[in-house]
Amino acid sequence: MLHVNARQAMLPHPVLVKTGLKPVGAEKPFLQFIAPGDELGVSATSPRLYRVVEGCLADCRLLGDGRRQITDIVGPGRAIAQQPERDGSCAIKALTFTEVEVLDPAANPALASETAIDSLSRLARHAALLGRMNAAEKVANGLLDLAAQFPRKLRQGHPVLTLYLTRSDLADWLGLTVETVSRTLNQFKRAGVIDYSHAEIVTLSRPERLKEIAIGRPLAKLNSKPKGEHP
Amino acid sequence: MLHVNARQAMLPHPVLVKTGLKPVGAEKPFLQFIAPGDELGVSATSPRLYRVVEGCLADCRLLGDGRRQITDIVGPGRAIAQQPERDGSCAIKALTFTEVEVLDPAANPALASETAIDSLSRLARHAALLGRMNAAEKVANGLLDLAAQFPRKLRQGHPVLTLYLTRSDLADWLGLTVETVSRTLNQFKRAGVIDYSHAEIVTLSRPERLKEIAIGRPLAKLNSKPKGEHP
DNA sequence: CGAAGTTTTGACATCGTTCAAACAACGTGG
DNA sequence: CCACGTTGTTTGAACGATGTCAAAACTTCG
Repeated sequence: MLHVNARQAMLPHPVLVKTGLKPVGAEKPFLQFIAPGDELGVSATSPRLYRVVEGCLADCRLLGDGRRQITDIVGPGRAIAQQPERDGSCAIKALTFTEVEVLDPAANPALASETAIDSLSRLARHAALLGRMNAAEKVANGLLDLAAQFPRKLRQGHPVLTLYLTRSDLADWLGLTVETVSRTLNQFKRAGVIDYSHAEIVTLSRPERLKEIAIGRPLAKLNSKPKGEHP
Repeated sequence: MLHVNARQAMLPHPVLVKTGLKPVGAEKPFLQFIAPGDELGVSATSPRLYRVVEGCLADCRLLGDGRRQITDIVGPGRAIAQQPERDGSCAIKALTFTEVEVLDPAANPALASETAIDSLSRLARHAALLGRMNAAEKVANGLLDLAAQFPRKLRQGHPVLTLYLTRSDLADWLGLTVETVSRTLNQFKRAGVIDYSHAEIVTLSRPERLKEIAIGRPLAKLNSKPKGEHP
């Protein structure tokens, strides 16, 4: 049985560029491919604007000692600005083979400002997640975000997503540890809220339930009774 | 003994506008005063840009149930953009009597984009704080940030800051509870790192030590020996 | 003085981390 | 093809930092 690892697969399915943001301006779009683990434009002299065509980028921030915080996950159609950080190094890392359009912010002021607004709004939301949510809410919100950014074909009417993030990436994004992420995902799986056999392809079996968890309704204790869960 | 509460005092000391950002553009600067607790421009039809002249603003985000996350604290000289949020209501609240310049982003594109960059950079930093730091690190970083934004006259050579935030505000900013904030501050105080008699005026007695705590060097257990602390 | 709000403190519970180990998937080289 | 190393995932047990609950102490103000 041939199983293609989604994280490593080169352009797993035909490219369909989603134009969630404004179309590119005058100068010719410069396409670039990045391999998983590679960092983007470390040596860029001028600020750059990247728009993801296919794949997945992570906006990372390192914290002196090894600690890492991923501040955003960027999927196809979304753009991200490379800002030269004053203190506390930061980087944009590819989590899979990724294709990006490299743009000049100066030549695309509208896209640049739209990207800034979008990043700001998402980041503020994420700050609320990091500061005020428990593990289950964090993971639920994370999954819903990723399901919107990395959708696959429905499976039996249920949304499916490609999980380009490892448990470790998820942990660094959601402010948790790998263990807690793994435990929470398996808890969801046991409760029938999500499903997965390969760690990188997740089905949202009960998206409504996931949304409830995301806004704070706790997942009822399910170790008490093995039945009475599914409708 | 006449004690003026710093949080309630109307313009406690002579205004000295710090122009950390670009000077205002063409159209006449429109000044506005806000009382503590008041929200800013809830009914604004168009996006607005506010530059703090004097006082303190908090960028808040509400979370369905009562939970609140303050994503940024804005002091004199800094600007903040009012963005109409899609989901999850947000607001800009004054934490003391505050004077702001009300500006039109369209008329001040440079200031607007500079503000966006600044907010983004601070927020990303704050996300790392929320997601990856323990209580002591959070409080230390918070204090250092506030000391830079709300400096008072040195006291015996030590930096002093006006703490416009209540313990509850600090908790909502740093992703903690009031109790933990209070405990941590008193822990710092007992260790001689900071000092305060009134809850709103804090002296950084040992700023270098505070910086070390801020980057992760833990505050040594000090309940073991009451002496041997200071050099 | 008494009321209301804020801060501090204590006792206790708990969620998430830490530490450790087993397991699974994958690539490599024999 | 299999043994092996590496990396990622899962699981268990124990601990501890932080949250929760409750109440006292303090500040401000009527």
